Amino acid sequence: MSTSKKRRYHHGDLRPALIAAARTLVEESGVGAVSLRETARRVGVSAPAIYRHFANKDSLLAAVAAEGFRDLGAALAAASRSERDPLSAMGMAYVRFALSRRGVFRLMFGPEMAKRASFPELKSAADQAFQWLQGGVQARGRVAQDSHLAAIAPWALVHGLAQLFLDGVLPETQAETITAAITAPRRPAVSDVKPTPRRAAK
Amino acid sequence: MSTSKKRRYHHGDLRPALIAAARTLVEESGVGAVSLRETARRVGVSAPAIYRHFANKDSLLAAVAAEGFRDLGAALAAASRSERDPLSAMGMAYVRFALSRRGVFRLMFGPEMAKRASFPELKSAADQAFQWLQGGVQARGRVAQDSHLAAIAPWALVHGLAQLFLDGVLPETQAETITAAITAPRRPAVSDVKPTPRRAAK
DNA sequence: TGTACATCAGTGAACGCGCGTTCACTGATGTAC
DNA sequence: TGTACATCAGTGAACGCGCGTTCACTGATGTAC
Repeated sequence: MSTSKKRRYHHGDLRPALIAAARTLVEESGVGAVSLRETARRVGVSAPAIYRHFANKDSLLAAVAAEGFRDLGAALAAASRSERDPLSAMGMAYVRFALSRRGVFRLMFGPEMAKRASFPELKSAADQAFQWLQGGVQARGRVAQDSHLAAIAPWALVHGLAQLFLDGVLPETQAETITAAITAPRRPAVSDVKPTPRRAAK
Repeated sequence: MSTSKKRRYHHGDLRPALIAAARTLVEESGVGAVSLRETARRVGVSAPAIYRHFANKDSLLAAVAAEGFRDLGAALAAASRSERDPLSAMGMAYVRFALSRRGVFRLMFGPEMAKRASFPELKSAADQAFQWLQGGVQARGRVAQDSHLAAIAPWALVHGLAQLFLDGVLPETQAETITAAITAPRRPAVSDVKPTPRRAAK
């Protein structure tokens, strides 16, 4: 109990606590709603304390985004071990991640992180996530000479789907059904979308 | 010359001038940088004057986004008259639009417009743009029973591409090449991406 | 085991800022007679 | 052609707000002897 409730002058685990609080804020009300003061408030610490652990607001946000990419990578990795068809499992995992972590997903790909390159931790987490997708493309068996290029189409496809659901342009209630149909192993030509396999709500 | 330089008490064309100024701000520095005060400043008018023409900030932004959707629709319409292959021409037009109107594109699909439904003008402009894509799918000749569903895959594909270029995840310098390869008429299976048809820079 | 002291992780007050929006107002416009 | 007046599109000042960041500081921790 020594590390629990009582307010201590030294928090002891402030950095991860700040990241968690910022993540929660992002999920609750979007990146725009994140402020250092509110983040600090939630952790029960003064705002300037943040500067012991982060250079500024951007670098706190970058840490949140990097965590997101690591989680996305992990979800894709898990899906890649699917026995059926890794690539479509990964597509589904991708869309699910976006919908269950809306704010973070937007942050990860949003303009705030446009200077992605200036946060190495962020850059490498993102690259790693993409590696898994590439692996999925190869697993599907038809390997092009340039597997990097070959992986772009499926990536763009699931990324676009995720965004359109997220934006409320496509109906989120049908996310699972539509994603399943579109990422199906025998990649349907535009025309021959098969009778959609029903999927009970989880 | 009666309507030109001299500062008049009645602007005479304030509404469109405000939309244009807001659009410029969005393009220059993103949605986050738009403020009513700065918008008014640029037009040479006091901030409260805006309230003669817009209920609040959100509805000004919605007007900018709606204009964006109309422009996107027009670009798709033009592409749909392409003789070669309307659908890939539209894909290219879509990506080009996103890259040449970065800020507005983000606004159009961003969380600010999540309540898309509450701005009818916005909603209908967006729907109209989608109609053109659907038309392109049909033009490609393989018409599914459900042409709405059939149009989702190509839409998601080009939307995803656009986003990934925009976000700096894919190299924007290769946007034209990659998009051309991926939207090619004989929709390539993941594997058989053909030697990319070179396209001279416009 | 006890003490001195350097280091580190916090604090509270303050900075200067720009924001969206409301208010009571004023100047310009156009219409009725 | 001229005047009275309603309507409309602007204005300037003010509201209350929360923000990121800096500053000089203090309390806790851990190490050397």
